[in-house]
Amino acid sequence: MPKRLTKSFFNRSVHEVAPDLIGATLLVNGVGGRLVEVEAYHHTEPAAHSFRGPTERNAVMFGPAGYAYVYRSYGIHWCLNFVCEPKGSASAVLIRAIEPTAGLAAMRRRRGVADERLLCSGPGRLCEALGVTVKHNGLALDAPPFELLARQGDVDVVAGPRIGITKAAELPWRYGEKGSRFLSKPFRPEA
DNA sequence: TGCCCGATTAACT
DNA sequence: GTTAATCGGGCAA
Repeated sequence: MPKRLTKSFFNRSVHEVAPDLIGATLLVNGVGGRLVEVEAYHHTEPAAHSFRGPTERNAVMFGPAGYAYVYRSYGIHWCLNFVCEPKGSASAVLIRAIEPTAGLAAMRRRRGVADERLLCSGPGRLCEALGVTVKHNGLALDAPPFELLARQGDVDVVAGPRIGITKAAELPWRYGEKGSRFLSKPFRPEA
């Protein structure tokens, strides 16, 4: 049986947690799949929401590890993050894409598309498919409606530049499963 | 108070 | 390849 991820899993450097999340299973009310793409954010670099200090929106990032940080993007979409590191470091992992494995019918209904590869390949898309909204902001990741299971076996993890940002875009803090067909965008082929 | 911009997506040309 | 949709944070005035 897969091991359930607890708060101690997240209470480490965001750069250890992020690659370890690839291949793990995320379920929200039983709907979800395998994580295939995430990005790390840290308050010391300007692309992070926490860079300029605590606000009403990012308050959860400044709390303890193992909680969900959900924010509205471009006034339209929701984006899901996992808070990492000891309290106060204000770092988090953005969940960018999952490979759907559970609750496909619910995902198709919420998303209004049939193609598996369009259900969860992007931070806004996967939140819509899993029903994640601001109501989930601040909720613990080791209790319902969330369920997180450690990966089983080996996963080929690759890293590259983050997507959709202009600040600190050169940092290779995007992690994904090599060759996955469910990435929001492919990783550049390795040298 | 007003203005600009963003960790996005889908529908255009 | 380009652009609208849509809204809160951050900064200037």
